[in-house]
Amino acid sequence: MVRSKIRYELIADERTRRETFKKRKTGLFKKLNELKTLCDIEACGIVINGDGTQSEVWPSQHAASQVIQKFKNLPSSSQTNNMVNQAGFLRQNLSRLSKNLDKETRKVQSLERELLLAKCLVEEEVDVSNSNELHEMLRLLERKIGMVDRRIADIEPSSSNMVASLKQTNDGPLRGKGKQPV
Amino acid sequence: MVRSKIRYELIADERTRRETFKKRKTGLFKKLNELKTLCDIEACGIVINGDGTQSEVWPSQHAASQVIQKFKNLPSSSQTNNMVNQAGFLRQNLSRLSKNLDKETRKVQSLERELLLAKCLVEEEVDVSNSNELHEMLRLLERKIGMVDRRIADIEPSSSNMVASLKQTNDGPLRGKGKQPV
DNA sequence: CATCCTATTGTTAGGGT
DNA sequence: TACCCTAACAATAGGAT
Repeated sequence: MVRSKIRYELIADERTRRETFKKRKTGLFKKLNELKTLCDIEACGIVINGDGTQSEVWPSQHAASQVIQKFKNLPSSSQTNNMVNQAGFLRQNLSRLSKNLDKETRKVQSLERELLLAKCLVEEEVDVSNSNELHEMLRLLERKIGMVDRRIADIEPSSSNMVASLKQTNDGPLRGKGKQPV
Repeated sequence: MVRSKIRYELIADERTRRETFKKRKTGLFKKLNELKTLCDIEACGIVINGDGTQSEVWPSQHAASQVIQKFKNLPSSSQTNNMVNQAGFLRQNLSRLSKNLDKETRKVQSLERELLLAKCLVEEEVDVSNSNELHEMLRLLERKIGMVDRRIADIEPSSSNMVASLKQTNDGPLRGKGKQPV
């Protein structure tokens, strides 16, 4: 097997860890170098491992010191306004994850609703206690009715409107994604 | 079109440059973060653009200062031994490129030889002035004869060795990569 | 200007030498 | 130990919204 996904945690095996460190350190400095050239910026990076045997500074200790000094000399407003500290980085990450979670949650809810609706149509005695959920299911049902109606209209224009008598709030294009109507 | 390769040089368009800077800065800090976790090291990074409006330090200015101090306090031997300054980085890069160039050059030479040999077989009056080159072509020819011989042997074991009478130095497996023999 | 999308390029984990 | 190799994974350029 080649290249599995690795977990975001300390690499247990020391050999592997050292190898990974070396590879990724190289990759990191390469990216620093590219960033500098592509975007015409000054930058430096320092990494220190436990015993200092693999520690490195880029592009050089002296240059790094100068960059640091320069950063310190920036007006404090631009420092504090644009600074990414680790907390900020993690927060940013968290926000992204939470957004994705929301999206996925919405997908799941929608699927659950669809499933529940299907159950209602084949079984008896399915009870939906949450009234809000009931409302959502109703809307889903209306959309489906609308779709069916439009299908009928496509086939036989004269006999439209026969089915969709509940409401006509649904106006989106709803380009059929080939999903089977219930 | 989506995503072309970009040249390793200053991005001319300012808009694009700023976008790229932002994207890559994020990617860079992400990698720093991963390196820290995966390999249990201390690290910091600082980037400064011209007007300071997009400057950032990771993981925080204070932490960065500490990392820098720590690096300065390392025994000077491990500093100088392991330090990657920009020159070193470029030299490393150059060595890699030169190695790749060698490889490609060898490929090209081999293809040229193959072409020349093919020419010899269909045209007359192809003159090869370089005697070393001639020698290489002879070896190539021998290998090809060997291949043909082996093919014949595969088909009709009794009549092998008929053709390959020059030499039998060629012993490599030469797993057929489906290339057409001349 | 920020965010999403995705084809494409770039990085690298695991093996091998 | 320090490289090389390559499929699998990750970053991202350019476009759309």
